Amino acid sequence: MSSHRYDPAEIEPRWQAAWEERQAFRTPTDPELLRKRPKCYVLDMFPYPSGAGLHIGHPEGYTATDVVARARRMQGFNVLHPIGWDAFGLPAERAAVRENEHPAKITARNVDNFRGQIKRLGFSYDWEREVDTSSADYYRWTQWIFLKLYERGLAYMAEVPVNWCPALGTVLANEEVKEGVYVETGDPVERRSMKQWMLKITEYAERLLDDLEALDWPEHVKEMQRNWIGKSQGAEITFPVVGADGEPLDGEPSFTVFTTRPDTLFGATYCVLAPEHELVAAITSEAQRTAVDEYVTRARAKTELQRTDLAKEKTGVDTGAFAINPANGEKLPIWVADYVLASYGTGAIMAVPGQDQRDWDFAETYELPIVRTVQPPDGFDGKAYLGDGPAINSGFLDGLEVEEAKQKMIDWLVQEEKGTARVEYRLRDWLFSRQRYWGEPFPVVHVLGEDGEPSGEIVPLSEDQLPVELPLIDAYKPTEDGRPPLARASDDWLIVTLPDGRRARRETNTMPQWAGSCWYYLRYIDADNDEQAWDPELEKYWMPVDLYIGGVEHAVLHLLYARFWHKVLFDCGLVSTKEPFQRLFNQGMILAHSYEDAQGRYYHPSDVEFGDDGSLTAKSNGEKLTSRVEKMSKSKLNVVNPDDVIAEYGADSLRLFELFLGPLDQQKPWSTRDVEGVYRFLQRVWRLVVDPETGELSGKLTDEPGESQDELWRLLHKTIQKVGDDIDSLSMNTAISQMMIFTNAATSAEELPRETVRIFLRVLSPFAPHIAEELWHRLGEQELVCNQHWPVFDEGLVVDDLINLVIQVNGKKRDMLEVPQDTPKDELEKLALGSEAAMKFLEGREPKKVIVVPGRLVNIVG
RNA sequence: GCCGGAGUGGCGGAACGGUAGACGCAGAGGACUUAAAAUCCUCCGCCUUCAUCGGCAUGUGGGUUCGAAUCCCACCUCCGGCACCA
Repeated sequence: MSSHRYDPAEIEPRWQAAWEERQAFRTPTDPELLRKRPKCYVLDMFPYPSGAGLHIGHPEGYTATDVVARARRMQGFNVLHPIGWDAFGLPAERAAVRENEHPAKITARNVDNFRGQIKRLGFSYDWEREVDTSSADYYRWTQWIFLKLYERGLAYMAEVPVNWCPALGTVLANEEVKEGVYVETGDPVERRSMKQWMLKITEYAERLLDDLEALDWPEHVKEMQRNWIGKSQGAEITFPVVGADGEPLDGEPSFTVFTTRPDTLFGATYCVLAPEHELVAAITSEAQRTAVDEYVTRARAKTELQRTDLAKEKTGVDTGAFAINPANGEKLPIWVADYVLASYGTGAIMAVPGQDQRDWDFAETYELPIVRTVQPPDGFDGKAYLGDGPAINSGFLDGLEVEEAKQKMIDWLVQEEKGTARVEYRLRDWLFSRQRYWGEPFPVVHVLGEDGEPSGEIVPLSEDQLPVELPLIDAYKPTEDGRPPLARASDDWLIVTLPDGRRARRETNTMPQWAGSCWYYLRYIDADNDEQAWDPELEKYWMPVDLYIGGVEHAVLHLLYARFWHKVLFDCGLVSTKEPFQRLFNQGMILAHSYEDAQGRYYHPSDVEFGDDGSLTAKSNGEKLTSRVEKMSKSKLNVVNPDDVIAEYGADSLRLFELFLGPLDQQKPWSTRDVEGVYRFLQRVWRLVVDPETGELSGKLTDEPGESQDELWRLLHKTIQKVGDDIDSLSMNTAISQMMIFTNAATSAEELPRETVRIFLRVLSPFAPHIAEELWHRLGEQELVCNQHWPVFDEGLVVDDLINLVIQVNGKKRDMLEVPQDTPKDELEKLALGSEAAMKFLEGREPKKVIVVPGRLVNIVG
């Protein structure tokens, strides 16, 4: 075997060292240079450094951003392309409990591992700007931002119903809970009332919704955020409560409902209060008291899961009290039912079975009256009718269409002072505290009273007291009496004396993991600044982020939280843009084949025998196997480690294959053996320059100008154009395919001008930077290829002189002629009509019509 | 149930309304080699044919158009999100 073949293991570490030594990817800081050139901020969603290390999905997005960053540098931009670590988080804390080691140590170990893996891929990050959300240098500023929120009244403590996860011993945000379980681990969550920190994200609901409009984000992500914010427009209507006798109750109680269909008020036949509604106890009649109490108690005991899952069958109890329908004065029974949520709207509804399927179901079960107030179309055989139509049975609304009727009813309610227009959001305030150790301590203290107990007064620390560092504690778990781990700290840390001499106790909750990632993109701008979180001038220069790539799993959580903080910072005058991330792109998940036998046991791919007939057998025990494409997971034995791929094929091949697999935004199955294809491509590129027998430059290389090989020269210019365009649209798979086409042509050329190769290596270098550097160097260049200018293509060379003219008869291809690209229309028509191969399909008929598309085809209709 | 997205060879996937299947994997045949690896060349949607010619093909059924994978309507399947939000 020749020793001069393409050997990534030898060249890749060498060039990675060279880049580092020459500081090739340092972000420019010279003010003159910043002023002179345009900027491009290319950002990856930074990883949580888990103990498992990088898997094959991580480098997909990282490679795409790296291609963009490298290309933009070559195109004359100042590029900011940083990386860091979302380093606070539960897994490290759990490992700490298990191994009784400080989570900082575990995290540092994991970060080292991640950094090593990432560096082996040759990404052009500016490592001087690495951030770590768990370092005090960083979280000092997270705490500082919290103080800004607090100053503006956007952070408050409240006794609220929270999602408590017993398995984790902490509360969770709404966004972290789905179908009654924690989305990350599947541990069940229950409702509890606890005093917790909340952030008033609801105050920003409207802006978070409106400002989505101008963002260059995938439509479905915007849609998910819109759904999450869940704006509904409607009305608030007040219903007075009366007893069974129709007389007002003591204190003349009333309640308010929220509805999106005020037009259906005449169709309200009963009302429902949520079991938690404060009025329930007060209005329940003596006769119904036992039943109602029992129902309320049972509803409270249900978990969220039970409430949502089991409640498909609607249940409820009559309170014995009545409400007066403000539209027509009718007496409506008031029920308690848990299909009405305390957490949405006012916790009370007017039930309109005629136009709401849930109310219809409930009315059927309990034999409550049903009145239609919108005329369904002829032939409508459903139950509740939700569509448009003229109002009926609705007094002064009769005949109006839904939209008009809504407006007229609202006008009427306002005039009568019985209600008002109202906008409601599904979005709730953000539950911002966790009972964990490994997170940012809150920069606030609770003042202690004479008795040594908290008086309820909260005092924020001043900026010069930051950071509040995490104390060392004896164990990273809650105290015996259920207080958060930080309550284990000694009084040295826990007890503070305020400037006025009063004593206070530190907050022992910590912030959720989302806190650090809410602003890391700002810290990268000025990562070493220990005077301020970032320099305002630099912020003005670099923001907003021009391209942000990450997984779609953050569509709501991280991206909504970060937008919220950014808007607060904007209102504080601390950032210059309304939105942080101008262009967002979600890479699709990379899936992998898993192999399973009839008993459901999984087998490692290396244990699978692939039969020629497509059969799959386990080598170890001969079991017949079936294959499925699934999310990579340890338990399915289908995780692919990038280190293994690099060891076999090199980082350049891994980078290329990550992108060649298919469109960046789609889910794709990984197949390590297919890496072979891009590896062969790189070997061909290698042989364009290096003679594998001797290690000398290839004998085909000439010093003739590129134009001397006309065909290849044109193909090169097309390649420059195509690759450039594809990088802009993130169509990396077709960019690579174009480079393969070029390489195949260059391989079969008799002579290869050096000029042509030099230009091609520049185009290749963002994708496969190591081999590009090596070959560039071997061609005698001293500079780094990654610092070269991106080549400019010649407009005149990307259009062929001769084109294949397709001749169709009745839309079917019948012949093809080679004609000059600029042949005039009437000439093309004449040529087509002269084609015997085509004309015979007319079978003697006269052409009725001839359509000529210059440069493409002629269609003869006959 | 509601809201998105997607259905193209054995596989991953290409295709401004204009030659469907680029590029790659797998497969078949051949060259080089003592042999293998590597490399190079040829073939590779289905049907028909010795071969051409041809016919059929982009989930299904309609429609618009000179021309539809692409646009419109209905349906089927898969994936994702939300889900008693009044």
